[in-house]
Amino acid sequence: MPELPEVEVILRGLAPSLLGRRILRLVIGEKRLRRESPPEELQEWLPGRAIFGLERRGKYLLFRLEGGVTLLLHLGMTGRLLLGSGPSPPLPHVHLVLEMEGGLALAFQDVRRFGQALVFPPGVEPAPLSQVGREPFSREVTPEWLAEAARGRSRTLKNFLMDGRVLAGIGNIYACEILFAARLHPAAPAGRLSLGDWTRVLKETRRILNAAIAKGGTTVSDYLNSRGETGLFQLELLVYGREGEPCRRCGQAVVRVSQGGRSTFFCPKCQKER
DNA sequence: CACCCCACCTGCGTGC
DNA sequence: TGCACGCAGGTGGGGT
Repeated sequence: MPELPEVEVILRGLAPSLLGRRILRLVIGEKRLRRESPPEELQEWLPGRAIFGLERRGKYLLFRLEGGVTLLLHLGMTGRLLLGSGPSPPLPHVHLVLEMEGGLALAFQDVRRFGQALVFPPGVEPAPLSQVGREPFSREVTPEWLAEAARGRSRTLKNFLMDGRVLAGIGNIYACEILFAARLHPAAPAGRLSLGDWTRVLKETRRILNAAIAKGGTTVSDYLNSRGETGLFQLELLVYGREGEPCRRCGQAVVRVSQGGRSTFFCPKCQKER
């Protein structure tokens, strides 16, 4: 589910409630997530510690805890982080509940269990972060850097955009939207774009991610923010999920193709292969 | 190394 | 109604 904008919206929703607050107790569900620290480790390192920092790296959320402990969460496809106060009816598919000071509770719910919950003791660098690429909003990301990263690559542009080891946080929905906005064909070889192409890609990437954050993210089926609300950016999608519907720019039917096992939506008239 | 494909899960919509 | 199938915001490991 969540790509960079959704994780960012969740982070901003959690921060006012969680920062400075102490974890009192941890409840762990029956089934494991795809990647999850052993229950003993979670119980050893989380309860009793206050949360003093919340950060996002790509689609990862980092909880910085007292004493240099880091809790790393990834929401996979269907993960949600829901804030609740007081006793509430137990939700299905909840894998972790952080019971906080003041009767607040944070539940990690994940139907498909592709999510991750990993704890790292003081001094241990969270390993998954070493694979995370640059942040799209970083000044280190320029059209020149993108062109260099793509140089000699035969893989498709859409595949390249979704590679979190290059640019972090762009998933299937936003990759489709960015390429439509930049008027580039998703199957174009990444290594063949001009500097002008990369300039448009970067500009549209930042514009669309910012717009999606401002709209509270995109809900196509599962995504909810930390208060249990849907996003609104799905109302602004121009190609994703619109197979057979008229392109909002030229009227041509939007096409769906499969790239690397994922659906790609694009307008064959606006996004010419060159 | 670059690239491709599949595995990992559950639920939902569609068509027979 | 039941069932089989395809599909879903992601990542990572194995093969070529």
